[in-house]
Amino acid sequence: MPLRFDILANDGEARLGRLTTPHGVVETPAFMPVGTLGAVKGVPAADLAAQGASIMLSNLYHLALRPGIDTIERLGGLHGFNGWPGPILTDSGGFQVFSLDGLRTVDAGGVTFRSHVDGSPMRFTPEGVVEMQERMGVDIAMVLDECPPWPIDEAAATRSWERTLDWARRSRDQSSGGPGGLFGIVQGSVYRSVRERAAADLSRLGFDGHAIGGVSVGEPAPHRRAVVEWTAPVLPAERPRYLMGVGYPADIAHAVNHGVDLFDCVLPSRNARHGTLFTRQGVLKIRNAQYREDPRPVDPECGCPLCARHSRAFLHHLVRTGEITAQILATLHNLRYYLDFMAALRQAIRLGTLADLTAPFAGRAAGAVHPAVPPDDPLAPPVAADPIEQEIF
RNA sequence: GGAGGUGUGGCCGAGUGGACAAUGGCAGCAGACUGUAAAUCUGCCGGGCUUCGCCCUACGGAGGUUCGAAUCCUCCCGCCUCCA
Repeated sequence: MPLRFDILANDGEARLGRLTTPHGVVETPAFMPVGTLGAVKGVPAADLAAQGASIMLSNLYHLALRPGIDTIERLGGLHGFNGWPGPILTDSGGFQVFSLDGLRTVDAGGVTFRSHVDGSPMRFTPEGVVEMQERMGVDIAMVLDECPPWPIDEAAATRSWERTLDWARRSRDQSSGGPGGLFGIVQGSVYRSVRERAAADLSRLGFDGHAIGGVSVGEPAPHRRAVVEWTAPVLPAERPRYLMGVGYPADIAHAVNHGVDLFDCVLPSRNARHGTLFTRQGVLKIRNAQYREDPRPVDPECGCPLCARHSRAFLHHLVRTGEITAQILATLHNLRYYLDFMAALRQAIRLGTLADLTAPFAGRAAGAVHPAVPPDDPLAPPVAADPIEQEIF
């Protein structure tokens, strides 16, 4: 077993874990900033670490198109290429390929599609995807899965799962047993029986970790949460569980409460570039006129480079004028917010106070598409000093 | 002084008798964003109302032609270019 996963504490279904990878240790629950092309947009690797990230995510699909796996391999693997010394998880590209509507065809062997870059024909197979990720030397590789759109009927979701399961077996068999780990992915759309069966099927294959995929594809929030509640308990408790593509802090809190350990999402980084900042007082849209002369920091309790020395008014100005620094500072802030939030969750699990921390989120419940924390909400994740954090980097 | 040109909603700029409260762009006011083809996309953007519609005020100013004018005519005002 190339990846070691130790569970240090439990609080209800939630776990405090330590995932040991070839490039370092990840304290879980953890959030993985998304650096699709090898870098989190606007954020140098050193700054990513400074915000408290212990692991980042990248994407095989994009890297295979440009610059190509051969190039990355020649430049020292993904770590040598992008300069990030810590653990890296790469997504297989299943999510991307299946969003290329009209540009792809799926058969039992794999997916044939056209590159979104130059239209050239490409083909991904379960075996090829595992091999390419291993060649990049990533710490965690993801299997190629079929990510069904929403809505889809149960029969189609079942057929889709059977294909993904077959691919998962082939991926596992292809895996070289090298230093990195391989995660399988549960699908099954919003159908309980399919999800439960999928989780059980996948659990028998001996993956290093298990992901819940196929959520956040347009389904209503209650479905998304239900999928987590059905699936997580069926996945092996001794292996890390990863909820792919999720999400808002409220959704993460919910999933942590149901035993999920890993998360990734473009929201903090993309929203930052688009001017939406996450704060302990709620969501703040820095473009809004009300911040034009607001001298306060975005979040007075935040220690990021933005909040440490700049006002809302300054960031507002940088955003309005299209200054690239606005995007960088906002991204650093949102990532710090997410990473602080994860640290607070870990601390709460250790102390057995997770319910207190996440109750306000739960109250916002399933229907709450918007995670905004009301201005005087006590939920503001307490940013306690976290001794475990010191060990990460 | 003479000749020619030009004046459109906060700005730039289309429009030369009816389909015009007037294309576009910018600025402005909001919204969206969930395993990133996103420094992107969407809505609003003269005023008022009982807002899938109606009323008022509007294309430098005044007057006129016409069933009807941002569009045509007259005069006036401003600006630009060239010649003196």
